[in-house]
Amino acid sequence: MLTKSSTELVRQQNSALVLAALRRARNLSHTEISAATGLASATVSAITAELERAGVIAKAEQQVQGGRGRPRVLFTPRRDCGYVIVVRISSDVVQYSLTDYGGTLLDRFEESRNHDQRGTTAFAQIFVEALERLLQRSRLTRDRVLAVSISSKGLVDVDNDAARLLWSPVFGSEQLDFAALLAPQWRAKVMLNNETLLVAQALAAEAERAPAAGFRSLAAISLGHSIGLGVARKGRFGEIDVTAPNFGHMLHAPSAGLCRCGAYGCIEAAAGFYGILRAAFEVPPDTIPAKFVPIAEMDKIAASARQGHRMAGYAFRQAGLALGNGISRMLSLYERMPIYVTGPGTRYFDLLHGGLVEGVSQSLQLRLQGPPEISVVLDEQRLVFDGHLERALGVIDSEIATA
Amino acid sequence: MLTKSSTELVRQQNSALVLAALRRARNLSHTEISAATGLASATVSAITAELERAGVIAKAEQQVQGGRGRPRVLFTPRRDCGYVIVVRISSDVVQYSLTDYGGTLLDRFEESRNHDQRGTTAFAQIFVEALERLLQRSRLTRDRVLAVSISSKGLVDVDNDAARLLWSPVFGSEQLDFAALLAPQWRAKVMLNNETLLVAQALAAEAERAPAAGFRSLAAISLGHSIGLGVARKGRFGEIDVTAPNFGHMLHAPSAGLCRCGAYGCIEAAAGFYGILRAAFEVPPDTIPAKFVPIAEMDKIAASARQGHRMAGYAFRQAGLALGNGISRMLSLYERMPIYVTGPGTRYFDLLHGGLVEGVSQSLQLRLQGPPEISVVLDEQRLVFDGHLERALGVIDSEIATA
DNA sequence: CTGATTTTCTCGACTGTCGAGAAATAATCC
DNA sequence: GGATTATTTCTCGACAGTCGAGAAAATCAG
Repeated sequence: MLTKSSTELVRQQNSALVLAALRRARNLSHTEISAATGLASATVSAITAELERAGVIAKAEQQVQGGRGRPRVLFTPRRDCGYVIVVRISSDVVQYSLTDYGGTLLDRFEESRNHDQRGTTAFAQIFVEALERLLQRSRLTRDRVLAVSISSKGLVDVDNDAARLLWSPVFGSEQLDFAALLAPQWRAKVMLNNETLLVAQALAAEAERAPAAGFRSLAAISLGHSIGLGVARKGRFGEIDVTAPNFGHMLHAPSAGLCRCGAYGCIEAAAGFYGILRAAFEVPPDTIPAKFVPIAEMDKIAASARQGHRMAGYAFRQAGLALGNGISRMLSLYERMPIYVTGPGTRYFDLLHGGLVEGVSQSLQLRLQGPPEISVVLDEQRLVFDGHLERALGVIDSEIATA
Repeated sequence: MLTKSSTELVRQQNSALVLAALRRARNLSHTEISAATGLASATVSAITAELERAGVIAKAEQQVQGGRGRPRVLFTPRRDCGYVIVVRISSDVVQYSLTDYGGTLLDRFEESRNHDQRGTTAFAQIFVEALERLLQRSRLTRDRVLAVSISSKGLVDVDNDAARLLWSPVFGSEQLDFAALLAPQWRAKVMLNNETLLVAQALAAEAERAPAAGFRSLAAISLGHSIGLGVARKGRFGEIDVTAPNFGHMLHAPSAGLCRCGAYGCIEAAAGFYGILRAAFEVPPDTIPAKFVPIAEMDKIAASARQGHRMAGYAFRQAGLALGNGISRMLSLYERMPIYVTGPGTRYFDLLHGGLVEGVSQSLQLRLQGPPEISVVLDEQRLVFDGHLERALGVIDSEIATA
């Protein structure tokens, strides 16, 4: 059963509510907060006074004029109340960003990953140094950073307070515990999330904000060297619940061949870039797949497929089929929901589409409820970043409210 | 974001907490309640006084003697505070049970389902009449029944307040809305759940009660004419979250043949009784499957398989493989969790086991974390019934606390 | 009968929300 | 220009809930 409740918890929850509303809208007046949260005016007064005293929010100096009566005073989160570091780890480059509590970007740089220099210990050192550099460039101290939000493709420990990378295309099954790495020096909360999970988070937050009909659930699929899936669903208490199932390495069919994870028949082995390449060139399916396929190479295969080359077209069709079957299976286990496709692989969506539709239309559920809407979403990197901020700032909000 | 909180909500939550603790332990004293819930003694006094005034709990007359100081007074839920009707719909029989608020069985009868008389309207009438009969036999009025909990195999509307059967092996895709059926006459809350979901619920509740290491998640699989799956997972707030994914009709492989749902390649088409029978007798896989396979028939096939008959053994092995692959896929999307196998099909578990293990060991996740524990649980019917009570009484508890 | 012991009950303090009305303040009207 | 009006913010008292401490109750031991 649940845990006991108390009056302090009530205040915590309502403070977090005010804070979230405030950050969503950038600035709100007393009455607007009351309307947005449903709290009584007196309660809003109490909460804003407390937050102001704590230095988390401030009255905006620039007032809105025009009204008739007493002018509204706008509250706004104090940007300098804390900072967030966002780290996006991809196979070829690592991007470090610094934002303030308002979510505006202050600094950003990238470091290309040296491909021969694998190994987590080497990376850990580079990682920590890069964070320090980010601080120095903006003249910040470590304790001003409230959250470090990291993303990578791969499997992440689902435990809430852990930040362990269990398996990733970058480091394989060499595990990496970011929380432990930063624990002694940093007070910041360290978060690690799957990249496509963040895409789903960003899309869900967007859908929530839209005034249209209520958001229920959605899935984001990222196509590239590997295949990622993020599922966002509205929980029982109205909160958005996001997970990153291990979709790319879900079993598709043994015929899909050897996957770089070492298993046979993963979805990725058919629908990942190397899988498509292998099928197009009729390389035996048990060949150890290429570690990295340049996008130019993929473009060439796609071009020849569009010109009618049989095996190239077949390769994309098989990839689409693998994705479609996987989506069908995924929807059997969850419920019908719209699918958003992102990632570099979307440029071949025309070639994948046929197989995808065929693969999806093979289950009871989908025949009962109709096929899911599938749409392409560009700009994956922005979505990942938005997802980072959405999560990190949300966590900071509730931490502030708890304090 | 979440909704606003208030002091009344605090009381509701804590009342529900006390009520749940009280029903779990049958009876508890003031101090025991305080210890179990973590609430202060004074708070327990306030809540128990309120619940006693409302007639929901009472002081047990029979006191425990022996101690030195002031004797404890035991509180206990009042059995006559309300009643629950449990209806288990299976393909050949419908079982109606009446229990009191304490969960003790008061009355039970079964009605065999006439197989030629299909159709939901006819069934709806029989159903309503059976409920009335249950009332008359115990001399109860309709408004004394606080919950009607119904179970069936098949797909159920996930919406919280609905009780619509979307698809079932019994009625096909002819839908049946039990909530609407009883709405005008009954004040009771009408609940409809998938049968295997209730098994998972019961097993999870059992695991929670066990003093051993903390329960996280589990899955229950029911083997029979159709294949059911229930997944129970501990949510973010400590509550048990149960779902009934559409496992039986998840895509396995096209080779599995025609399923009775009309699609090709469902898990059930390979692992359901009719699928096994079809494979054993080498009937073409696109044959419309038998509506009902007598268990004696299955026993015969199993016997010949155990004696070394090739096709019979192959049929069970293929069934195991389909189950194993399905479990592997399911675990890719959730996380590693123990699997409990129930249902009449467990008597062939020895024959299924080989294929099952092979089918399960085909994914990255399972190679990383090791194969899941798979155990057979007998007594499915008792578990279903326990799951019914667990859910129904829980809902009643929170409804009482809300009032 | 008295004291020890254990449990239950009660009281006052504290925290939180809410509604109503007072105070503040700018635009508008005459 | 001064009174009025409209609007927003602030403040006060009422009410609901939890908690800790200590009083009251009830039983047993000697």
